[in-house]
Amino acid sequence: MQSFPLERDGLVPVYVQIRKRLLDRITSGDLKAGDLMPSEQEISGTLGVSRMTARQAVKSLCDWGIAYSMRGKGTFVSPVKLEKNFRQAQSFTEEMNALGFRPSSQVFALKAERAPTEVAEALKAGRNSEVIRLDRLRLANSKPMGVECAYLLHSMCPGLVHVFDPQASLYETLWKQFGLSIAVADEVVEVGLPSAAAASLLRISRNKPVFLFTRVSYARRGHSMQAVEYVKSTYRGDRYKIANRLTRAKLKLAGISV
Amino acid sequence: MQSFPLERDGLVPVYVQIRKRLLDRITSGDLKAGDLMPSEQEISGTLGVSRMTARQAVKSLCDWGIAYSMRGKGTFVSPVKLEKNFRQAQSFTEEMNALGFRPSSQVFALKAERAPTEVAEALKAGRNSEVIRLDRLRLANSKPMGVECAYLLHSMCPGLVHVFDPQASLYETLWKQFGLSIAVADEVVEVGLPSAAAASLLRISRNKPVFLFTRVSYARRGHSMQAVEYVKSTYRGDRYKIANRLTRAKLKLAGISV
DNA sequence: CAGTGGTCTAGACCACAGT
DNA sequence: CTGTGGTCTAGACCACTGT
Repeated sequence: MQSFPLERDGLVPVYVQIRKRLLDRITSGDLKAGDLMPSEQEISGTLGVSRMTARQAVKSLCDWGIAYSMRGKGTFVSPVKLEKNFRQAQSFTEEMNALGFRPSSQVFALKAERAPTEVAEALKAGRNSEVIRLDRLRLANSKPMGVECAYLLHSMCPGLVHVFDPQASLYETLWKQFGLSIAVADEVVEVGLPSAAAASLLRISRNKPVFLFTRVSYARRGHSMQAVEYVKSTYRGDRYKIANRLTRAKLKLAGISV
Repeated sequence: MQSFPLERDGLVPVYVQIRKRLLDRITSGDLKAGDLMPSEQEISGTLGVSRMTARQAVKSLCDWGIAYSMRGKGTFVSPVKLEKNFRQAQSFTEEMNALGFRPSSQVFALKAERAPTEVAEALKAGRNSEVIRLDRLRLANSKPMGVECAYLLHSMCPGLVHVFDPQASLYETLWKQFGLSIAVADEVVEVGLPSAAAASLLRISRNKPVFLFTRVSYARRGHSMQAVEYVKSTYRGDRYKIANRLTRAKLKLAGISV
């Protein structure tokens, strides 16, 4: 471990600082895949913290899949790469920026309306709930990538119609204007062929396969998790792909065997 | 909390027993989505454990997304359903069983060969590595779902060609015969049209959109994580869909801001 | 103010791996 | 045997929430 002292001013938790040093050693190449990391006792002694604090730093790296522990042997650096391409509940804007593309949008609709049945059910809202509908064509480096039709619960973001900047990130606006932070999203991915309207906007023929996404996004608001957004979108199959990291179930589900 | 005493025989960690009780209260409906869970102090006092132990039980539920904590307010049951449809690194067999379908396979090839360049690179194996190739048509309730072409590192499962039962689960065989447990898989999903061969096997026309999967699976073997399997597969778009749960990035990547 | 979770300490015993 | 991670204790101080 580096020898300069930890900051004990309480601004940054000690275990976070330790984790940062371990991460730095991994990203710098000092610690490589499969390498033995410093033991909890060693960290404890070297940095003058209790073993529980050292353990907290190491444990969180294991939780993230960056390291793994074996009783009696030690903790090792996981060989799985720390690539960022795995999809998070991030916006199109964030995703494209992360990939190095320049995102933009053309807004086709931004208006309040009654929630269609399908939308109301997905958002667990009442039958006559008001939603804000936002239809957009998404482009990366000015090339069409997909079309999205989003429905947002009006009660969660009143006035969005007036404050939304068509070129801004919707998620960023939700956060800055309404304090809504999208924490988790459930997404269903299907393949299919584009509707006539979608094909025209995407500039592809109707027999080209596309991704069809249906997504429900949830935000933490106060002390509850709230469905906020329902999106149906169509993305070009020749310009888009998905990277997933699948991990083995920890929960056997059905209640037991945890 | 239930009042009967914890078992302190060391067989099952105390915090696991506490977690089990909390989970039971959730699955039984005693604690519902959004409900306030017992506080760490309360668990500590009621069950006679230290607060750190109570915290460990609660913390792991939060790590799993089953609950979430708010400083100063308490810990609440997460409203996100505990459905199991989200994809794990599980085999076709396990996935279909989980969905209530009867899985079966037709094996078209099972033989040793030199790894094609693309395969050798993905598995980080030498240029002339020997792999076992396994081509299968996958069926659910006797209906074709997809075709898979898998390459397995021969050095990790020597003799697989002879011991593999065509109707068995490959992953189960890898575990029972070679001690290989697939822990994580990286998967890229694309859409496209089927090859002539795939279309024929799947009994669809060549202009029907399909899922194209490319997957690399890793197993823990001893103290290292090892790429074991490279799979390319084609699945019918009309019979298959993907459910993903996306969670907000914890790592900002690029090394910093953890 | 009291109650909550977030962090931290300085010990302890255990199971397990490797010598 | 030593060294490792896994668990556990009985305290402590802090920041934050709600009254």
